[in-house]
Amino acid sequence: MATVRVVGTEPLLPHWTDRMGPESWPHWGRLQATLRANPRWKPHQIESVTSESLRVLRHLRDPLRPAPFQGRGLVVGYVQSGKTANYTAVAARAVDAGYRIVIVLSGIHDSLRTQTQLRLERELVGSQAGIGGTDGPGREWGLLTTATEDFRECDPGVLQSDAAFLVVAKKNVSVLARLDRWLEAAQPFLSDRAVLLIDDEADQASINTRGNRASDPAVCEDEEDDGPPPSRTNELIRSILGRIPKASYVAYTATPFANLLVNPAAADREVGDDLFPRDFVVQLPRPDGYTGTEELFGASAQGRDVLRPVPDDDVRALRPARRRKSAEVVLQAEQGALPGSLREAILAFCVAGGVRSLRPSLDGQPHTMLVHVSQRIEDQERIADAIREQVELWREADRQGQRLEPLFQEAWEAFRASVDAPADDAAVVRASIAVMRRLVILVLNSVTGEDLEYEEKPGRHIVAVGGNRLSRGLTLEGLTVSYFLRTTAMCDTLLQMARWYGYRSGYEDLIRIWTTDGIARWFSELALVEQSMRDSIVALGRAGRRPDQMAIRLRGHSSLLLTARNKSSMAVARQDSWSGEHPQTVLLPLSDPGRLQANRALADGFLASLPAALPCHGGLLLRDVAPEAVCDFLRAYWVHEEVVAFRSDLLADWIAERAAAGELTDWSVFVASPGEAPRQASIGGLRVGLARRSRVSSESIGILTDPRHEGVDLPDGPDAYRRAGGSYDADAMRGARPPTQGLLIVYPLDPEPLGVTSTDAVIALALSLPNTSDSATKWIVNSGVSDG
DNA sequence: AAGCAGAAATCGCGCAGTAG
DNA sequence: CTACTGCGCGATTTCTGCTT
Repeated sequence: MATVRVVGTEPLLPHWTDRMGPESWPHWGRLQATLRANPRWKPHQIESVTSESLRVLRHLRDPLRPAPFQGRGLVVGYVQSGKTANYTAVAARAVDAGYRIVIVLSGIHDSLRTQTQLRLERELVGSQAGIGGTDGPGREWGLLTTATEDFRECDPGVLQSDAAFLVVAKKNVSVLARLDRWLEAAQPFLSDRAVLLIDDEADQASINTRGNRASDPAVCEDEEDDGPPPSRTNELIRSILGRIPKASYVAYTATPFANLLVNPAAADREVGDDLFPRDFVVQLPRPDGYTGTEELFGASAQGRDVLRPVPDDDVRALRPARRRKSAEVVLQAEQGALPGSLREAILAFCVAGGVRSLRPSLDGQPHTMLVHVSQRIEDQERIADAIREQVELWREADRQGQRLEPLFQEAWEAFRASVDAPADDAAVVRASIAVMRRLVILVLNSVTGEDLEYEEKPGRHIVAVGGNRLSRGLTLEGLTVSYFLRTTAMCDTLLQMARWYGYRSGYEDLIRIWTTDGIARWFSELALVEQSMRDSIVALGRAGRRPDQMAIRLRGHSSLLLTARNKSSMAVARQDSWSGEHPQTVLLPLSDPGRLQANRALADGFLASLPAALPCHGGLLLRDVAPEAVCDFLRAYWVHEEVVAFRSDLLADWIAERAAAGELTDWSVFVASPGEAPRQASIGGLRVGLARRSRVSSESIGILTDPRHEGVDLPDGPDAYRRAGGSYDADAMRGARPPTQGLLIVYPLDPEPLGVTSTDAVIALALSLPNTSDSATKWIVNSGVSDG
């Protein structure tokens, strides 16, 4: 088992960045001025970039120290949350501080590299390009790549110049190999020149998916114990870093799971240490206007049904199970009949387009629907043809003067729940039909090579049918409706989830996702685990600890994500601390009346045994509960069989262990009871209102907890922990929680929106847990890659 | 049932051929 | 001589089918 006990933390030293005075940031000052001149940058955003880039810089090593160093770090952002802005600022500050070469690895696609190059030339380099002239403050820049050309070898002698050098390279084997050779040739000039290597999209291609050659060649002369070499891209990055005496490597990503599960001890004979971020992990703040789990599935979604089910029959119709044997038969049988759910989704897309066109801020902006059913090109063509046929049918009817209004009226009625209607129904329906007339259907894959052309042809309503090219490379602008049927790979689901998030200002209420029950079921749990991981990175930063000294909580991912990603080579040991977390039941045994009734009866007995209840904050608070009572309750509670985020037996064991150590000894139980609830129930002699949560799949709900409830037992109540905007900051509440004090929140849910008839209240649970002393003692390790 | 090998999909590089 | 284009190849990842 990989359990490590930390004996102590290093004392905080004064930071080397303290030597930087306000006058010593010429490059950063210029970049900041550029941002201020751009009206798209609001003052508080510039403020955020300023402080966050300094925060990252402080984690880098001092470039002026003579001793060699190899820094490794990770910066975690949200999708489209200004990661590029952050590393541009970090690069500017790093050059000011004395770094001499900045290498940016910008993903694996050429289009992204060009984009990044242009942006860095504009913002970072400005007018100081070219080696020579010494005008202006600070150093000028030497560019080793251009917008049209990736890195090519040149005379390493240019490094003798006093300029700062910029390389924007793609993570491609031949490009990186050239860079590697060039750095080898440049060896004599590198000894005193510190290099900052920024690895954008670090979860792609940079991860070692193969192995490491044993560190001591003498031990294994024969090929037996010698592992396979690392995957090529990973090997080259490590080789490049190895050639640089003073190197800081910073990985940027929005989905850092694989990066954090790299074995910190992994090393290879030829290219040395793997890329585990052993020095720091930084979580960038969540940008405002960002649409995430809470907005789409939590309390602020206000009963909108974002996830729509796709029946199994439709899945079968769209994905022929057999390829070789009966491909022709399937083609014959499937004459253009569009499954009902896909038809519905396209109508919904037209309606969403209609609503958008009636909102002045969105009219004329690009609008996209994503259809991802199969990665096989022929399937994509077939589905696109079927969609075209259906749309053509509507258009023909339209031309012949048939009334399409009832059809679109129906679609609008199914869509309109808690959508801010911009006009009366008839106008929305008319606008929707107008969108249908202009619908563009594109197939995006390597064969068709079609492009979305947002720049050239603005204001289109695009139905994009595609495979991998859609789920990875391309940015979909104005994405509202998705039709997504990838049933197997969970990490794809997570990547996909990331595309529904991001800036959706002005139309976050129009987002709808058609998907299978299977995907929807895992969806909210994945979202919780992701949030838990971000929380723990923030906690790690606050505690001033290094990544390998503290648990990065990835419970659940081990089974959900990584097994799917690389089954054989990544075995993961689990850690068992819930310190500072807020586990909750989002997957409920809704199809098992026996369990629901047992939980109902259990809650009855439990609450009746507790001391008097005090009404407050939208519920009833029961104080002074013994930890044993909570443990017994949790052990007797029936969870859904497939649950990973709320394992009640493990939680009970952990609480008992903490209680024995003098923590988590003082419990409160809070029963949520919204005053405005349409229905009530009597549980344990308490009259409570039933909270309403909608289903996202047959057995799971979106987000259970109301952030406000996590602070009901704190001295000042939840109202002391509100953000500027008025929302409740549940993280702050958990942070303020004394280590002795735990909170169990019982949510009696209204069975009606859950489609349950076997009981009068579905009992769901959540816990709010303080930071406990064991949070640093156990950690996850990926033990598969090198020390097998 | 689990694990492994091979196929398929996708994308970019590099080379060779061709047109101007 | 230079620029464009088509084609083959390698890298990476996921899915499928076969074997044990």
